[in-house]
Amino acid sequence: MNIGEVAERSGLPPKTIRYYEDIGLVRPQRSENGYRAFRETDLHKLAFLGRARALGFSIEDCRTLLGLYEDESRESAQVKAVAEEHLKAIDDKIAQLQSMRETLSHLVKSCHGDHRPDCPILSDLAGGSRSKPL
Amino acid sequence: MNIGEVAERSGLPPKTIRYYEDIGLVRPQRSENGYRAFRETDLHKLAFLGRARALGFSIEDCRTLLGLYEDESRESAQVKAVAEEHLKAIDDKIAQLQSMRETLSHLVKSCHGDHRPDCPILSDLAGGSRSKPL
DNA sequence: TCTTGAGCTTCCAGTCACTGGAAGCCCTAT
DNA sequence: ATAGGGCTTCCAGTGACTGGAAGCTCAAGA
Repeated sequence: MNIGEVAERSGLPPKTIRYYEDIGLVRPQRSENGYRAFRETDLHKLAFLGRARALGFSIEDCRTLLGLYEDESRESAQVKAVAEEHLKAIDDKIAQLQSMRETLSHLVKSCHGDHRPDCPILSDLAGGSRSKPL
Repeated sequence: MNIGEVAERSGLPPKTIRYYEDIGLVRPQRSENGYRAFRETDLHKLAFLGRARALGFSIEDCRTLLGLYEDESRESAQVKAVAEEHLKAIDDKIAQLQSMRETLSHLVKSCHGDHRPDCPILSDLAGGSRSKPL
């Protein structure tokens, strides 16, 4: 299989697949013409990576997960630990965004949004009650 | 004011302040010894930037907001438009993270996390929906 | 057979918003 | 005179790609 077919079947762009080879996540063989020659197992790995990335795992987490996947003596606790840590990071990120969202939506609601220059959004950014320009 | 004091009073690291000068967000004067000499207005701008960044606005949004802040003929609608667009981006991001969270938390719950190798998390990553219990 | 065009290759640079570190100048205190 | 801390610049690295240029390979059509 050439990279184009693998890209189509895995859903990953060719550039990304080459990048994954660069950083050692996949090691496709080479044809005599220099083209990458992917086997089914390579495709399988790339699809695995695509799904892990879609769940937000970092590349290093993906490397770990792939290693565990290929390690028949793994313990599921190892996998679960990686996933739980990532889940916590997601929760933290959601909380942070929701806090921003809260503040920002209040500000947006309080701005009349017309032709006049007065704007509580800018007043807030400028330092709370003070609303004079520099 | 030297950069150290500005850093302390604005809450931004000196490195970040220098970076903001590099990209033209602030233009402090210079003392004879080559040190940056910040005025109160520079500090005010930096505090503005710190708050805008804390709400998740991009640097380019910050530049726009700062421009509007200094433009006495601005219309609040312009500010509101920037804020609303950012709010929408935050909402999209939250939705994406919550979707990941949903999938991931199901997977984590379904994994025993013990010494055995069998793991529904890896099964899911390896084959999409094929090996999902329930 | 020649040409075209698609697909493949490598390498370099850019993204975003910093952050770390090195080398070296400036200022104050001891 | 020296030690320290603060300041300066410049270079490189982060994460995970992405775009683009220059050039090789291959299959098909005129």
